[in-house]
Amino acid sequence: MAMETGKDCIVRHFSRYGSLSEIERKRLSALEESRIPTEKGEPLWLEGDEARHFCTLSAGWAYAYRHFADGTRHILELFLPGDVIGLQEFPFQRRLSSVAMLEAGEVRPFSHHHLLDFFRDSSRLTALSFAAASYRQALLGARVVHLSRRSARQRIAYLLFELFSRLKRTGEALDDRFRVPLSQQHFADTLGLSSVHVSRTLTVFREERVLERSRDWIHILDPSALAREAGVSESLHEGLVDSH
Amino acid sequence: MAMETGKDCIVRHFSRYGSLSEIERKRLSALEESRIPTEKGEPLWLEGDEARHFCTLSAGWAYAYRHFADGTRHILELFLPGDVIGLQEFPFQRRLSSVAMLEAGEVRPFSHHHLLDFFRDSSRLTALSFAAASYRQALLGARVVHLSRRSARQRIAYLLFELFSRLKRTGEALDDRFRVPLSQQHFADTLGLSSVHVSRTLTVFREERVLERSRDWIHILDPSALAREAGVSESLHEGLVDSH
DNA sequence: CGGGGTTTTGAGATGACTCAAATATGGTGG
DNA sequence: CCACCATATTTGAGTCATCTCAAAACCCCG
Repeated sequence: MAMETGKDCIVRHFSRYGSLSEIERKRLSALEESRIPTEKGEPLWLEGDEARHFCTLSAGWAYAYRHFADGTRHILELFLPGDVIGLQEFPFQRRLSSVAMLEAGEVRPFSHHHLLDFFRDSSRLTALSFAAASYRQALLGARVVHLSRRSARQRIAYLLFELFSRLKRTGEALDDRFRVPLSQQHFADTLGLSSVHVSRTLTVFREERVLERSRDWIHILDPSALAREAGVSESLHEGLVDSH
Repeated sequence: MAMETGKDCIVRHFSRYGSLSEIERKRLSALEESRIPTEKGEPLWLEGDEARHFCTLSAGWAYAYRHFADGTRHILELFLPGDVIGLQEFPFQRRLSSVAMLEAGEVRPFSHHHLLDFFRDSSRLTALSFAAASYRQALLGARVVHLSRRSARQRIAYLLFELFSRLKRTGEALDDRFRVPLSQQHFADTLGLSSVHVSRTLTVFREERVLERSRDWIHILDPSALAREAGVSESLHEGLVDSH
């Protein structure tokens, strides 16, 4: 796996939401002291742990999940390289969900404290932190909508589209192919389906020549058909104002 | 409907997330200039409108929703008296979802601009704004989990528990009865079920003497049975640190 | 009282589930 | 480089929760 662009992971993340001055860039990258390599499946923290830091994911994918008494697992969020993890838990004492790596990668932790420093002396970095959190929230809102009262076809189409859009945004999906290191069980736990049904539905998509999946790769053969199925509006990925 | 506590709606909302100094209280309530009465069903804004302000809901319930091409409506969020609406759209140019009143009420608008003022000169109010946004996000995350791969019984139990918890928090649910101005169609659109099935499920709960519903009122007869069914952890409503 | 919206009930259809077995795939050590 | 193992995916068969459509009952509001 490409250890993505050695430094300035957090600078690049924040830059998504607005431009940064040289001073602000310096300020941000000064925070990136430690880089922690992580293994596939390694948990970053568990639900209920004390929440004292957040981190950027500089390489590899991760996911936030909760386990329930009946043994089921639900995946709340998928984190892609360059994303910030745990920012939204800032006002809570404890983690609301567990987070684990989907594959080997690297994270860079930051104390929640630094966020308070931003609040105190950089309204620009504050606004961008707020924007990052709001963007994440918008993704969740879209997922609420697309999970409820939609068929398995629609849910899968939607998730693939979301991932595709996000990967394009960070330049990781070049053409219509992109890598998705999720098993069908992960899809199922993200979408609220059984893994068996995910398999069947992907097979139907393949037979219809809408998309292909081999190994960790997804190849979208008919983007417009998939978009139609997903009921997708790209609005989430546009319309971000440059935090004023 | 009781026009809730004339003033300082926003002060009370922010106080949920941490204590405020006298100066900060003054600062906040100075923002509450206009009070706009709203009618049942009245939209506050529509998806795609320009997003330039947010508001507190000083009386009445509201909901955020999206309409889809196939004619279905999905409800993303329910807003209770005292809640802030539209805060999370701060970094976006346009509304991500429509918001309308469920009943007559009153809102108090604030320009997004005021938020930037907080960022510039009050780290405390900034932290509390961030906390408010994160709390909303936590609610959404919980909803993602409880909507996917759960039975109609579990979904309905969960929603009622969420509403009950939130109303207790603001002192509007005294004993086990509380007012819920939602039709079964609203429940259905919130939970991703058909209204027919909502009706059947509520009937079963009534026969099992778990809860009763008459008119706009819910009476929880067996709270522990409902909590069990909901698979609820109250953690969301505890564990808010006093924003450091 | 009458009428529109909401809720309830019935009946039949179906999408997604579970369990179970067969097959494919990738990773590892000999 | 191959054989083997563990894991992931596919396929089959039967079941069940929830859906749709439709009609009846209910209930608030005027």
